[in-house]
Amino acid sequence: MAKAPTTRPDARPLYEQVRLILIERIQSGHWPPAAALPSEFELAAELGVSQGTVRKALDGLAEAGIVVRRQGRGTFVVEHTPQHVLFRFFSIYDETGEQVLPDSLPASVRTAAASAAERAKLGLDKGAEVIRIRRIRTRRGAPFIHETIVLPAALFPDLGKTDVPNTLYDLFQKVYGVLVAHTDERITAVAASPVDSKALDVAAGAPLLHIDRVTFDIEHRPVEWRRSTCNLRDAHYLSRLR
Amino acid sequence: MAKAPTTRPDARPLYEQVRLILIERIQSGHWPPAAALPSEFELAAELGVSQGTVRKALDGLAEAGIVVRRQGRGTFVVEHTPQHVLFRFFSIYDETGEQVLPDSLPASVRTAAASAAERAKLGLDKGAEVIRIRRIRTRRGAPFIHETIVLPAALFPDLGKTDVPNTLYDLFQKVYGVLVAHTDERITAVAASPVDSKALDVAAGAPLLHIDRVTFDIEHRPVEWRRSTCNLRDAHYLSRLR
DNA sequence: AAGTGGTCTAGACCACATT
DNA sequence: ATGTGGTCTAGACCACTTG
Repeated sequence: MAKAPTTRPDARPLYEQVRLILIERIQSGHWPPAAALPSEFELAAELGVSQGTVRKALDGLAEAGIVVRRQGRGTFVVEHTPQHVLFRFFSIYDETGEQVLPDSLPASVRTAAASAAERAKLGLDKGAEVIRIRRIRTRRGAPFIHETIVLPAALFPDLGKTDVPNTLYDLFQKVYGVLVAHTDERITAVAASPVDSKALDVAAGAPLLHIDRVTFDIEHRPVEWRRSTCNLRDAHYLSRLR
Repeated sequence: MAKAPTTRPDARPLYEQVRLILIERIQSGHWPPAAALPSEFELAAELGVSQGTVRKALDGLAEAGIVVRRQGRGTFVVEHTPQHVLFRFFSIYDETGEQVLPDSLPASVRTAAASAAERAKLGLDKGAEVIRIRRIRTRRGAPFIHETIVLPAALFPDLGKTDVPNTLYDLFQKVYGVLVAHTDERITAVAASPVDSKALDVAAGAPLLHIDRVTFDIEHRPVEWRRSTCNLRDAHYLSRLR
């Protein structure tokens, strides 16, 4: 991590290079979920930069939700517990402003060759396989969301050999080393199809919220395509814009 | 801006105090839209803090979208041009990923005593007046969004004496000194009511996206309540979660 | 008491834009 | 050439947590 010479400076600032090194170590499992990173001074000494530069890199990782910093204790890799994942990546709230915490019914899991649409969404090559998961999520015992999840089979070998948990992203992180960092959701209103009607116990033609989500890992690779159809009833999707 | 004594430190860090001072000056019109702020060193000297502390405060304002920084030029108060406002606070995109840029038909504007719901959403006292705006927005010439906008009359005197523009927030900033900083949107799917059906030229019962939005200014005061009903057709609402 | 992150300072140099 | 923000360093002290 030598300083860039004056005549030919590195294209990227130092703290950015430090950030990439740290991401690489977290992604590779060198520091597993919930592990404490070395202190700012230790990292600075090891990488040959100042403590302030390491701090700027760590602040960036904290803002991206990859790491959490606790004064007096240290810096830790985020642990995707079910609670944390729901809190962070689930945007449905009830009338009182409380977040809705759905349960999950047993899912069906199938592996197949990726369709053209699936390859496009997930950036896969021709011939790649995907895992398709279908399940119904409930709220207060009633069907609430009906969703199809598509995963690149190469990233998640043997998924489906055990039961599919309610929250997938903690499984992704702890078993497969895939750390979810952000998602894009495309939201529309749809009329309940016969299939929706049956799955969600709602009249055909009733208005439902449809969420088409692609999820990305820490290195901006797409790792999941999820389509959810929701019978919101008295709940709503919350979006905060700054 | 004296440094805090050791025995009784200020509750807020210095850069936070600087941030509040700068927000106050922007909000008061001391630095109007698009104005250049003094340089970091000038502000530091004036406020009696180091340049690094001013920088941290300015970085915070930039992240909050209150200020934009341009290397080599300076730091400027954001200017809410129609383009900027649409880009920042309008989340509907078409199938190609392009942002939808709606037009606005002539609006109806009425002033009345605030209802209980309006007082609750806008944090108004009993007896306060509101301005209610109803309008239809179009896309490619076809009705697209049907919306009701409620504003505290005290904040926007004489609004409606002239035509209501397509994008309101630049008017808010330039005429009324109200700088919009963020919004919360509650999104649901609804069946088209007879009113929706007529306004949006769509079959009764068709699924529509309903957005219930409260908008806040720089100091977190609610300044607008807007309910929009959208016939998305081939478009979608985009939400990015980090 | 020791170790961590959080704040604050002072100063150097770089990259960029304008004059 | 000058002035701006952007990066980087070195060091001090504070606030918080744990032993």
